[in-house]
Amino acid sequence: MARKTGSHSDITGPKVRAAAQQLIARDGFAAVSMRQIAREVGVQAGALYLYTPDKQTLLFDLMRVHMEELMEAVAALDLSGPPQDALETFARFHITFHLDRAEAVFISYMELRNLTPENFAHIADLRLQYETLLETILKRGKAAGRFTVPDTKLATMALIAMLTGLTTWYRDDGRLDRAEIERIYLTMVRQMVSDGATERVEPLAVPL
Amino acid sequence: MARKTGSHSDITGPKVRAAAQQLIARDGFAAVSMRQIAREVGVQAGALYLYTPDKQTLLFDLMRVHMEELMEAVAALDLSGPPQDALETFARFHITFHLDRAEAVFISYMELRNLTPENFAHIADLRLQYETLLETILKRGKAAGRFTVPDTKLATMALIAMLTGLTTWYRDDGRLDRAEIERIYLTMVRQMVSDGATERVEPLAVPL
DNA sequence: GTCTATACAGGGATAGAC
DNA sequence: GTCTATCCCTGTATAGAC
Repeated sequence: MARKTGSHSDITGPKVRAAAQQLIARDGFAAVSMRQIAREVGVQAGALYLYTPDKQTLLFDLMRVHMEELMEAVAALDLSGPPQDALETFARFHITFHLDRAEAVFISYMELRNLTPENFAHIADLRLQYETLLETILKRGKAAGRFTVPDTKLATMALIAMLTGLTTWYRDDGRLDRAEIERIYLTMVRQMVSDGATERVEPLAVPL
Repeated sequence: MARKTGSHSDITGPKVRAAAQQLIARDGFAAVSMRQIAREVGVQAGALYLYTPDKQTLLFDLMRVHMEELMEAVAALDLSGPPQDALETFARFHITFHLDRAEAVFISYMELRNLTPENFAHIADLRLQYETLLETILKRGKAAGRFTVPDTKLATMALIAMLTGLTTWYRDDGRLDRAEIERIYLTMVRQMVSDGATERVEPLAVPL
């Protein structure tokens, strides 16, 4: 068999992460062995340790990179406009970003418990930052009397669960295409916060 | 050490399932070993095979029993009234039932991929039956002009994701107690379907 | 019904040759 | 940079004593 010579760390490294992401998303971190990942990449198991200090770091890096890309992408959005616009921008972004990265999303939600406490804390912190962006929009809309949200924190969790849940059942060959799903979800999002466009009565008086 | 004598299968069997549920909810099916479960129960690993033919069946039984209890409990509800009432009854039930069974819920959502195809099909079928109950309520409300729901199937998935998501962050010692959370979520649920009580305009014309 | 003992496969990770 | 070989542990599951 022809065996590769020379340096390939700049190629093999990404291949290792890609294979790990695919396998972990499908079978779960604990169920995937380093030998499987190596087989997928086309190297021996021992060679993986040239690209990652251990299996835990491999998982952490996948989740960290995913969250960093998420934060970078969301930071590029303009969320400074009216809260209704910001909410729509955020929701559209969330749907698109997550549907485009089904594997990474799945891992980031399912494998949190397989992180060491330190690594978990880091990912949880990034996630909280992301959620806070949405909550800030809701707070602005509530303060402006445009949204009727009993509790902005709970609404944040509810909206993210609802939007992210999409990734668990969406299929490319499903009944509705992405544009339709996006439109329908946006309608539900707006209704859930009783977007001011619906001309509702006074917000409920609920303690923060 | 005093060693138990006589028959204990009626006691040890449930203890095995309880230990398995606790450990699998915490660490994941693939990460939990039969040795761990046995240690928790207080028997040797080999003894577990008196109560389950194998590890897969242990997982499947946990999920099957959970889903069967869910279907039995939901069947006892009266969902025949006005759709607004039925939706409220269903949502309250879903929240309470799921918060009371955090471990079983977590397992039923996280470990689907660790089921054999046959076992998966069985659980998926039960879940679809449950979801259909909610969708039926939404269809009734839409037909009666009480709910503004662009798509009942998507609204079903969105509502279930939102309500079930609660279990991932709810803590007994959190900021809000269960009654408050339930009330807030019900408000959001009603708003999301634009419950007719809000006196809205015509439903959007959207293809089924 | 539970035990000890064990079979056998596979796990993560490392050492040292090439 | 990748290989083979290997260490040592743990996995599921079974056999047979008590």
